[in-house]
Amino acid sequence: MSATPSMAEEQLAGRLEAAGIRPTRGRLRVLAELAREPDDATAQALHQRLRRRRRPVGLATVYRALNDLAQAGVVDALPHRADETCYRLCGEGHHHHLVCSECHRVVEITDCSLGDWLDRVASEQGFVATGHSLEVSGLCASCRD
Amino acid sequence: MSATPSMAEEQLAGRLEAAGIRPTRGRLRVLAELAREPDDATAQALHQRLRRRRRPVGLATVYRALNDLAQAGVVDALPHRADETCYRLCGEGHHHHLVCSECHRVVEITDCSLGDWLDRVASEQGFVATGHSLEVSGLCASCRD
DNA sequence: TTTAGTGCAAAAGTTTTGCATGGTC
DNA sequence: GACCATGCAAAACTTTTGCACTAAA
Repeated sequence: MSATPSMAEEQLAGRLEAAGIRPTRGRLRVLAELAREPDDATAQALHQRLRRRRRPVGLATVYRALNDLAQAGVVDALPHRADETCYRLCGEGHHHHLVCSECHRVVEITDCSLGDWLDRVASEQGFVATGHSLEVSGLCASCRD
Repeated sequence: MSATPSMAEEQLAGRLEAAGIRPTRGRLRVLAELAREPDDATAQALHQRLRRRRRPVGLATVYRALNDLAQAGVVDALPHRADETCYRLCGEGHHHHLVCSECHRVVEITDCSLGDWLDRVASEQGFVATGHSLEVSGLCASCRD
């Protein structure tokens, strides 16, 4: 199931409980704000938006919430910017991201067929592959002029 | 050609000239230090090591040099840590990294067969894929106990 | 001589931490 | 009451910038 802007609060709370972390006010606000964002957002941006929408959450709490949520797998931490971490509320299964380098729009790639190839390549180097992250950059339909 | 700890200074200078940037003292020192590192290193780490080895380079210069070198494609900027950027002197072609999550050892994967699949997946979303970065985590032979 | 690179210190920015307070089981 | 979460301010840390100085084409 993918995140939608209209995702009900209970669904968000359910996600938190399912992940084993308490659905507190701060975490719910951060998560709800992230659910309004179709793409990704930084901790700083979320903090400012919550402030403007009269649902303020302390900056430290935003960071703590995002760390907790990322650790629990409820949100993804995207490393595509070196200086600040971007977060996104994602579908639940294994997936990758296709990011428009112009407008920053993010689309999930859910059918990943890398497993076999990676196992083979890794074993050639004496490794056992335990995970991988793929980020594809490109141009979306509207930015490709 | 891949980087080796014993890579001669002239080779490093040659790389810089080939990339169209001047082989200055600071850049050469940074690059030489990176050549001694089989895996990856941060700007801060390189700065400290150069200091200890009596080839000091100002911290700002290290950052500037790494930015220039990454832009020119001489080194890779690896985003695998959110808070600080890691750099690595790499082979010249397109490749990916296989990183041991235990000892941090890095191996290059040079045969990337993702192109066709990515083109297809991207076009399904209306995107044109322009690039991608894949990082595989795993356990190397010696860390797999 | 004109341009580009360097060092130092200061500034900017993100993220973490300490601690007192408030909420929740 | 015990415990966890929160807010605020301070601290820590990485990275960038301004500026005077130096080296190089």
